Formats: sequence, C-alpha cells, structure tokens
Amino acid sequence: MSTPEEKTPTDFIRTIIQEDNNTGKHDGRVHTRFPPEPNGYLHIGHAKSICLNFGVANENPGGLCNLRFDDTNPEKEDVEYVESIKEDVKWLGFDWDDREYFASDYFDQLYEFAVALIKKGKAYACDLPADKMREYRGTATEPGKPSPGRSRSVEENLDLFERMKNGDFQEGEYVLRSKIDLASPNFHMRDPVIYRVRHVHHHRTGDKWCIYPMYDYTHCISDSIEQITHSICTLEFEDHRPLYDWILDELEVFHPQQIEFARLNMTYTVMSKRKLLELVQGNYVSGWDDPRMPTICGMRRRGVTPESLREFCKTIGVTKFNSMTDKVVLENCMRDHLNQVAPRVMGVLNPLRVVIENYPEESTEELEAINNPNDESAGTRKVPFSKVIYIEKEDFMEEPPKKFFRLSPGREVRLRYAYFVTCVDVIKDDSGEVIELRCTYDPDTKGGNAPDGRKVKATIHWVSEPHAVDAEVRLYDHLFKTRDPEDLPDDVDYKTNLNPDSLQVLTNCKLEPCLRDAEVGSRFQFERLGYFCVDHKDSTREKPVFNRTVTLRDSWAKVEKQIQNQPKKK
RNA sequence: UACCCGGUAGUGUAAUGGUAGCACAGCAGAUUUUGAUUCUGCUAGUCAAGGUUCGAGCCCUUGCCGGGUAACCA
Repeated sequence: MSTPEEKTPTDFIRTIIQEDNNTGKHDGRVHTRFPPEPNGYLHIGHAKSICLNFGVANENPGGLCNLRFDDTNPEKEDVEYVESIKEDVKWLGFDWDDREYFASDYFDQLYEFAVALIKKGKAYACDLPADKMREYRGTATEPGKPSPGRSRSVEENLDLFERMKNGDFQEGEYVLRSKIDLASPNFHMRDPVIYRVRHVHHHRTGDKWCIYPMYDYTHCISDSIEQITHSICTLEFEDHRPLYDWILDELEVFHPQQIEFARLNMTYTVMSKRKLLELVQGNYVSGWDDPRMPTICGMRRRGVTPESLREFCKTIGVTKFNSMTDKVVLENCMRDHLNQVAPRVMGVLNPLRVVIENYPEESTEELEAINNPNDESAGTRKVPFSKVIYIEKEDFMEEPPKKFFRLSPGREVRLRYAYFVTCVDVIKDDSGEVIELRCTYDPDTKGGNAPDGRKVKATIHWVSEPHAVDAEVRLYDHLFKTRDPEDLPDDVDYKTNLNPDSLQVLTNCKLEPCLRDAEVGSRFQFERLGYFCVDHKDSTREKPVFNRTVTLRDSWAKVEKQIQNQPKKK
C-alpha cells in the first residue's frame, strides 16, 4: 500500500520555481506566503492555496512560507477571523513558525512609500467623487480623461496627502491615486486609487489611521518587504500584475514574481465568502462550522481528516484553467484515509427489534470483534450479545427482490462476529408496519462460522438491546441540489438551489457500548454504513451525537436503483 | 465591445518538438464474516482549419468556445 503523501506533484508553478533555482534567480531562495483577508472563515479553496504555498516551501531546502493577514479594509475585518484562520492552517498541518505578519504592520512604511511616489510625481491627490471618477476612467474603447487633480504640484499633493492622514477630510472627499496611463487598455493602469479615507476603527491599529491603502498598492509592497520570491495568487489578479510590477519598479525595491493559478470550484457547493457569509447570517446553515459547509472548520467538524484534505489538494493539481472538481474526488480521498485509520464499530441507525427465541433469557456473551482489518495493531474488542438485539430496518425485507441477500422470512444470515440467525416470524403494528422480528439462532455458529460449512449470502451488523448506547446521528447530503448552484439566469438567486434534504437527524440510533466513551472528534467506521465522527459541539456522554463524514461505497444502492428502474415484467 | 488568460477521455490532471500516461467516475470479473476494502480487466481524449518540421497536444496564423477585468473590496 502506498502512503498517501510520498510523490510530490508537478505543475507549472513548481516548474517555474525549479527553473529559478537552476538559474539562481533568488540565490536558490524559495519564499512564499499565504495572504488571507481576515473577513471570513477559510474554505477548501483556501486549502488549495495553503497546500500550494506551504507545500512549495516545504519541498525546497530552506524554503519558507509566511502567514500574512491582508487587513487593509477594516470595515469587513475582525480578530475572530484572524484566530480561526490560524487554527485552520495549523489543523491542516502547516507551520509558519514566527513568520506571522499583518499588512497593517506596514502602514507606516506604506505611507512613506506613498510620499516617495508623490515626490517622484507618480501619485496625486484626487477629489473626484466616486461616480465621476468612474466616468473619467473611460471605456473599453475610449481612453480616460485626466482628473483636475492630476496636474497638481508635488508640494500640493504632499500637503493634501498629509491632511488626508491627519483627518482633515471626510470619507470620499480625497483619494490618493497613482499616475500611470489613462489610455492603457488595462483599466487597472488608468491611475488606480492607492489610498482612501476611512474614519473607522481597525482591529489592530485602532484609531491611529483614517487613511487605508488599497490591495494592489499594499500587496506588492508587503511581498517585497517580506522578501517573498514567488507571490502566488488566483487568476482574477492576472490583470493586476502590470500594476504590481509598476509599483515595485517605481519604488525600486525587491521585486517578487506574481504567478496566478485557477481557484478551486467544486460541484454541489458555493465557494465565495460572500455567499457563505449569507448562508450563515441567513441561518440556512447552523454556522461557519456547519458540517455541510465547504469551510475548513465545517469539514473538520464533519470528521474529514487533514491528511485527506491535503491528499485532495494534491490530486486536483494546479493549472491556469477554470475547472469544476467533482465532489466525489474529495469523498474518495476521505474514504481512502479513513479506511486506513478509523476503528470499526457497529451502530444501528434505524433500529428494528429482533428477539432470538431460542437464545437463553438472561444470558449475555462477549464476542470478539476486529477493530481494523487494515491495521492489525488496532487489536480486538469485546461486543456484548443477548437475546434481544437491533438490526437495521433496511436489512430486512418481507418480500425481497432477487438480488437482495439480507434477512427475510425463512432466510438465514450471519450476525457479524456472532451467530447465524433465521427469521421465523414478522410482527407488525395495526398499520402493517414491521415492528419486530422473531428469529432463531444456531448455537454452533458462534463467531460466525458454520462447522458444517454452510454459507450465508449476507452478514449484517447489530447491537444488543440492553447494552445499546442511545445516540443522535446526523446525516449530511450536498448543501445544494445541483452540480453548479451558481449556474442560473441572472434574475434567479442561487439559494433556490439549496438542497432541502441536506440534513437528516436521526434521534433513535443504537450504538455498541464502547462508543459511550468515544472522545469528542474521534472518528469511526460504522460497519456497512460509513464514517462517523463525534460532534465536538453537541455531543455529551449522556447523549452522544455523531456526524456522518461520508458513506461507504454502496454497490447495493446501484443494484437497488436498477431494480427500481426495471419495470416488473411478468 | 476593449484588454488579459485558457481549451488534452465523463471529471480532474501528465507528457526537453519524438510511443498521449495517471487518478476519479463508469462497466465487467475475482477475493471477502462490511454488497466495504483489495485485486484484475475494459471503455473513453489532444476545440477547428491552415502553416513550420523528417516528426506538432506542444511552435506560428486564423477562427470557434469558455473564463476574467472595467470597486474609494480583496
């Protein structure tokens, strides 16, 4: 068996870095950064970026990756997000050591650089209101018009900028703009705004500043200050690269290379922070860490392991073309890892009572069960068995179709690690619903083997009634019912694609007794059902709560579908 | 519309100008005290047309299709 994380992926970014190493561009130095804005929780798309940036650093001798918070827009940002981001990056398995930076740490330097730009005649204060500025910027086919402030003297600009900083102006009254090229076909070069006035409190600098630098201006300088060699970002910043380069060239400072890659899109979910925020605030989900969310904390709560998330990021690769990754790829990674590490247990989600008529009344046996067939060192455990047990409702059919191998009247099946049992009677309530089964067992088949060599076609799981732990189990399905929830006409809201059945809560589940002491966050395979994880928020010893991380592969479900689709022919 | 970027099996990705490979999905079979896992086999691809070349997925031209940008957000 191959360990999941041995072969390093290759992609165009790693190729660029390799070439730079070969030519000695940065003396063999590789320094990246992961630069989230602290205005929301990290999601699986960020995981892709984290794995790329930290991964590249880890693969190169002496490589480093900084964690930098891009906190230049105080209106949307908060320390709550800073803390969650740090927790998520750590949980994913990456370490930035002491290299934790904030763009806001550079506000003083950024200010001085802006002054330098003004002195060079490359920046000016502009008092055009926002709508006028848009108008002056021109169109795709017409160049922009110079704003009246464009011809101001250096001295005036210096004075105006200082007064902006001192709070002499209202928001929107003045901005600082770079002086580049109003006729550029690239709108980002038509004198973009680099500072705006905002009289708001910043979560780190407090009320020290009332002017805040814009992203384009801040990001390249932050990269430069931190001696970043490769500044990796997503595709939508391609058009910003000329501006990134222009600023650093004008300032004549260390010049990192910006490289863009395609962000992750995944089926049955949305990835934009705005939409995820909306789902949280509108109570469409229980919070950022709702297990249906594509957020890192949501997936953590659901039971996804960091190993499988990293493996997923490796699998999807890094390219420049927009793609839609199928969610089953993620699920495959989840199963792959959980299959290796998750202990097996038995749990009945939809219990059906079974009385074993010929089993002694007060007797209890301890049967030996294997904890993990893929890991011998996981050992075995004892599972109690008694006269009354629960089995899964789905494991019984009164009138079974041909390919149904499980229990039905008169049929014999194996109870895993226990005995062969045969159904001898079906008890129904007034409405005709099956509420109890009567079975007999064969004492010679203890442990699950028949001395006479006879075979059964099915082995089913079970839980002893007097020993059962009552639990709540939450089953999750896609958050959205369509593969691409955002693929809609302009006038239709994506929320109409929300899947009304994405959460199913089962409150009458019966679990084997060892699960009473399961630690919060621990993960198990409920045999024949899937992987489950103890919910870290709502689970208590008295009332355990489990989240289903992912189901097992289910080839029976396919057969079942075929049967349903085939019209019964006589 | 202008500018920028991109198009390789169903999906996601590989291939110094030299045999188009891998994974997931799908299909078929073997093993199985989980209809799981594991194993074996199969299916299926270079957007189009020209050009350069002994040879093009890769280089050039044109077209087609898809995405991005046109915030005092990042």
